[in-house]
Amino acid sequence: MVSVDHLHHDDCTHEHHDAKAIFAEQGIRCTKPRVLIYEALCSTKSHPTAEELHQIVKDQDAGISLATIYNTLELLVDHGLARRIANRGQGSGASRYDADQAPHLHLVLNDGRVIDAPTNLSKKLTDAIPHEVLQQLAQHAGVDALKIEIVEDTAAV
Amino acid sequence: MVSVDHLHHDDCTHEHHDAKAIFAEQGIRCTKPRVLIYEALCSTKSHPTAEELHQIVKDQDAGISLATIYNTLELLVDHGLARRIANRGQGSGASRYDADQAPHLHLVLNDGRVIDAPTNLSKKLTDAIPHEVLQQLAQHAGVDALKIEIVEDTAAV
DNA sequence: TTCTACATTGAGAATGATTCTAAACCAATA
DNA sequence: TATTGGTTTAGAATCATTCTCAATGTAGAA
Ligand SMILES: [Mn+2]
Ligand SMILES: [Mn+2]
Ligand SMILES: [Zn+2]
Ligand SMILES: [Zn+2]
Repeated sequence: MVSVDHLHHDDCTHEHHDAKAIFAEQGIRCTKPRVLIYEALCSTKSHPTAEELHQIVKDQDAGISLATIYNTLELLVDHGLARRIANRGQGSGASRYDADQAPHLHLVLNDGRVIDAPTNLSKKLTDAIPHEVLQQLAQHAGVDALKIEIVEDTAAV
Repeated sequence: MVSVDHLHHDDCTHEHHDAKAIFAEQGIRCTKPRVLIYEALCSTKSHPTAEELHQIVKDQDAGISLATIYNTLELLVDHGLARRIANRGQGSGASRYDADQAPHLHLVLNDGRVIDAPTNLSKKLTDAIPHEVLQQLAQHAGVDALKIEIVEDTAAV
């Protein structure tokens, strides 16, 4: 197994998540910042913020800009290569990102953290949702599709 | 039926949503801005933003500050008199608020709108959720309770 | 009612996340 | 290698929200 920490260089041909091939498949250019950001996002389960990703990739390319992190994350989300999880806590907390393609639910906590729901529970909940009701609600709202999210409940009891 | 638009004055004793009594019950002071904001929020189903509420109450008290809108909304939410619905779209959209105490689900759209789910569908979905799974997930996350939200799904197909 | 102590308000500054701008740069193709 | 149009960057701009603190108002005591 190849280390995920080694430096990438122009002639590296063994992208671990095959970033180059995936980008080509999506018809988007393969640039050094994009590869670094995508691989950093793929190699963690922690749902990092843009700022956290910036800290990580700066270790490999000090000149990389925070604006590029945002640009690239938007690109990845638009191409279905990453999910964005908006903050739900107080104030304006940072969004978090996830490149994990396995279908799984997130637990969105009020302190800003986002953690993966265990696979078995994730499946139980997903299977329990009546699909036709979601369809009807989507129609009611005039949108193509709706999905369920699990967020912390801070109701005063 | 009494008009909801008349001006309130110091000796008004017939608060429509009984703001004065509700505030007393919660042990919070009854001030003019709070009454105006709470009554404005109670008399709409549109899930207004802080800015939208500001526009509304300024018609009744021109001097009211946007900071007071935010202060009061936080107070109402903390006391269970209103819900906050965080924005999920691009960028940093404004949160929306709802004082409707009837249990109902919201459809959170990516353009920032929030609409009430019809009662029957809302109930169908709520009843379908296995409560014990939510419990187990809450335990896994180390929080007291979790809840379901319905948000627009913009997955690339 | 008047007094008093302390909570609340309001104008504007500060903050934090994200987006925009425009000039320098670089990837893909021929 | 030359060309061309997409990409990157630093910093400014934007937007929602929070903070600051002096002025004001509320609730309870006297
Ligand atoms: Mn995840
Ligand atoms: Mn509602
Ligand atoms: Zn490599
Ligand atoms: Zn009245």
